[in-house]
Amino acid sequence: MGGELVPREFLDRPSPEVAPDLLGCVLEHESPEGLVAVRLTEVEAYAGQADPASHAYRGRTARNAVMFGPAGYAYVYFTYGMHFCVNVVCMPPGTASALLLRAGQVIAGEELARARRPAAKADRDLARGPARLCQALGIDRRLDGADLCDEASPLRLLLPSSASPMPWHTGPRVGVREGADVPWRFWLDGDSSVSAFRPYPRRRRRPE
DNA sequence: TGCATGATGTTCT
DNA sequence: GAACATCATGCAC
Repeated sequence: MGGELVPREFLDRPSPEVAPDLLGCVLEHESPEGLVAVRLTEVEAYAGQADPASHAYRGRTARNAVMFGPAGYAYVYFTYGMHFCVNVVCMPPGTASALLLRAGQVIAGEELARARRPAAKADRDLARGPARLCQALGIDRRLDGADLCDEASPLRLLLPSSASPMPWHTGPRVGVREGADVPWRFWLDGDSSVSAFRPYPRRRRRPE
């Protein structure tokens, strides 16, 4: 791809500010199986301790520790008993601002991505949704804390190859109850890999 | 085409 | 013990 690594300073800002600049950037994971790269088309901002929807809202725990560290690292968490999601940590140490990577287009390693996601019918479904994106890239808990701004890291974030700004939209975040009022979901205009909007998860099976 | 449900396990109350 | 930054499937329209 030839894109340059995202500089750490680029991410050293509040996540809602970084979000539009992250659209079009490329996340690539180099594993023993091969390399898969995804062009980001949808992200969501979380504002840490001030944000009731953030995992960091109730303070630092073993799980969310990476978010309280320096910008440019990956916060990977496990959810719903079977899925992983990745975030890019923003802001200096002590402030737990982060961006959830919700969707993208696979632009390299398509064969490997497809093998990892047998359920995907169309190409646009390979990384359409935060857990699907992780599956296509082969991201799991071991990459929690990986440095996205280091050439030697298996998980890297690259700037877009074209510098031209792309039109984007904002709207409410997906799957959150609290803090649903802030339009902190960002996506590229008209991209088919953008995930479907859901107001919030349905109530779990009601107790018998 | 759209909604309701189950799968599954970690984390925090 | 309940909630959870989800996904795939099945069935109703």
